[in-house]
Amino acid sequence: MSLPKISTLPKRTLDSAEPGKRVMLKGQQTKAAIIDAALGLASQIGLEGLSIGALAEVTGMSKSGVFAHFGSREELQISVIREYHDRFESEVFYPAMQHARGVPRLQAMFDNWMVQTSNEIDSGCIYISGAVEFDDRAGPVRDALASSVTSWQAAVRRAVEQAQEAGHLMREVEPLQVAFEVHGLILALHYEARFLKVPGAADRARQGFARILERYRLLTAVPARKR
Amino acid sequence: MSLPKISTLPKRTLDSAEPGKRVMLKGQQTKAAIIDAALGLASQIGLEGLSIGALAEVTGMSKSGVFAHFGSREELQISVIREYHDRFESEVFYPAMQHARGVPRLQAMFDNWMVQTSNEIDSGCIYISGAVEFDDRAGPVRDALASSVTSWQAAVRRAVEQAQEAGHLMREVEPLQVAFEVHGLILALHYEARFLKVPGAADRARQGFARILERYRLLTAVPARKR
DNA sequence: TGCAAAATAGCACGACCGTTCTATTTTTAG
DNA sequence: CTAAAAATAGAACGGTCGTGCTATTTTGCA
Repeated sequence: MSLPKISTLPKRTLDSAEPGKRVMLKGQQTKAAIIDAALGLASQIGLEGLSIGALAEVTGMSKSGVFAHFGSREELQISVIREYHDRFESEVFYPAMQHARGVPRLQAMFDNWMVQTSNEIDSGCIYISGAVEFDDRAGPVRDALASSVTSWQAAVRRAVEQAQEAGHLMREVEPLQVAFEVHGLILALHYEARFLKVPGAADRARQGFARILERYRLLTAVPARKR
Repeated sequence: MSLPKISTLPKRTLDSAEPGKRVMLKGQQTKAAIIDAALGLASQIGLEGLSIGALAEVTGMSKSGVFAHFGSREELQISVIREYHDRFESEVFYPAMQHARGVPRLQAMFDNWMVQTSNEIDSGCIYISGAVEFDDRAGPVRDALASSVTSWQAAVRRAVEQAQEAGHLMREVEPLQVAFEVHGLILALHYEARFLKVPGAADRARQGFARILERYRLLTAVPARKR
């Protein structure tokens, strides 16, 4: 519990039990299964394209059966965002926290993010598709998306700051500037690989990150590597 | 006509007259007005969200009256993409061609692109929203979008190559790598300014581009500037 | 085992969608 | 000015959508 969380999303509903619990009510099992299917569906066709009818067909349930678990389409979308947030946290954020503060941790965050994004070349990413779907639409769905993305962005900024404090990166650069440029690499990877289907985009993103590091790195106090 | 065109999109329909012509049939005038309204609408809510009913209301026409001009929703979407392509060409590409080959032209292309994208913080950009809407959906709409984007990307790559030939940029870097990183800056600007609404994103993109130039610039043979 | 509660199904509703068909109006050209 | 052609309107269609209402089935607990 002392582990830093990316952020706290708007408070969860009390009825959502811990997935680890052996004792899980039937309704919550199926709800989890629905959310899982919904995340897969939303990744491909977007949060807006996500329809309860299609979701019912995939899960083998009736429309009203699916609907009853959420009460509204918006609540379903928010549940999907929360699920993605949790997975992103456990796949990208927490593993990187195992690495030492500074450039190693920053590098690990980027590497994990790259793995995640590379997988999403096929499946799609709701942080990216959701951004264009809700960029001029106010409401709780947009808020959940934005707060989730912002929390991850803040984590990247913190990692850069720590790299500066550790003497790995120069202090002249604004941490948010680094976060911005890294974000751009990920977005370009997603755009060019998933939409344009050009090959080698992953290498371009990796190369871009390496260039950012090499540009801002402090050469002093860098432990010698065997080469 | 000797000016390089970004690309040739799939051939235009023969019935679309030159906008400059004084003699313009009534039908083509209204068609142009419809496309103009459709581009505005699609920029905000996306090409997929673009509905004929909403378009009819905006233009003060009947649904079937609007529909008759295109024959299908797909054709309407493609018309919108072509319109955006032409505008992008005349706002971003052609003006930059007025600048000398090499870094000046590359800089002009980026500057114009930044102006365009900054305007689209409010209105939205169909190159970006369209990418996530059609990234896993084959068909003529996707093809029109992709070929239009690809042609601009190729223009950026050409500008980088010319900058290398002119001795402005080092030859060690792949031109497509530069184009990739610049694309990332634009995408991050659009994401953070339009969706997250964080301030200062335009400056971050400009700073990122400056850093790319400074990293790859050849210091030899650069004409002295008064400072 | 029985009973309350939760979960799910079935059905219908109004709204909007793209598209088609037919009638009417407007424009163009001889 | 007139007749052909083009442009536009109006109504209707089948489809999908989210949602509400009412049964019916399934679950969990005393």
